[in-house]
Amino acid sequence: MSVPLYQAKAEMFRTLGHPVRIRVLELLQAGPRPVRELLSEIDVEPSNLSQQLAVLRRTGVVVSFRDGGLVMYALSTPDVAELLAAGRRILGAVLADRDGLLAELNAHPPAG
Amino acid sequence: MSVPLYQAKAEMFRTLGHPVRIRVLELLQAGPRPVRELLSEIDVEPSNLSQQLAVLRRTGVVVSFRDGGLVMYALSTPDVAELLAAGRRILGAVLADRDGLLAELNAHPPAG
DNA sequence: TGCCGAATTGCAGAAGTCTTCAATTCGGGT
DNA sequence: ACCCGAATTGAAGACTTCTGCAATTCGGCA
Repeated sequence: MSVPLYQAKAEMFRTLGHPVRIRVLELLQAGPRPVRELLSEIDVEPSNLSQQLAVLRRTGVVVSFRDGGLVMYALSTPDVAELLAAGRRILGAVLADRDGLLAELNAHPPAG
Repeated sequence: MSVPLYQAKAEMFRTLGHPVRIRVLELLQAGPRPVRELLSEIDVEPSNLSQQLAVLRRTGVVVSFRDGGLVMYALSTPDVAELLAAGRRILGAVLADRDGLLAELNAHPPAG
């Protein structure tokens, strides 16, 4: 497998590695939304949101188009929703492992 | 949904956002491997690989244990493989869209 | 044309990440 | 105890990303 392909994969994941960008993608799972609405649901400066949307656009995970006076954003492919779902599962598994380990530690004091 | 949870999700994706870390995870899909072997397959300094492995460990996507004189690494959950697969699909979709658009542009010159 | 809200861009300082070096830890074998 | 290879850690400099401000673009509408 070629080196640039690893670069592309890494870039794709790095694109998702930001709280605002994650929130945007989760909101877009329910369908296209105008910037205005994203702004009202995510506590962030307009210029900052624009920057983050630009990052998502550059990588191609979202697309934008105009609808009347508003700019709309949408997921470029439903696969993105799957990626987020897989991420949630891993997070769940990791946290469960941690809690499980913590619980086990508590159940068996130092001498155990 | 709480703000720290978005932080955790973002951190989880950011963890994958590095070519060396992606390669490590892909190699680990086939089963646990010693650091030594990862080193021989990824062209990177030992200390650098260690740093990247530490990042993966911190987030909990991999675990490590000792086997004889070697340190082994393994995926902490098979869900990680699914995440990588979803990433591949999106990358495919995005690149196909780009190529498709490019092809269409070439098929319909300026006047079209 | 001129105005208004919507959205983006440019920029600069702060904050974080990456890479490599040298130094260190850790077990295993003798 | 000593040495050796395996792996990790610490730290510094180069580089990238993030954030908020001000300035700008863009479309729609009077």
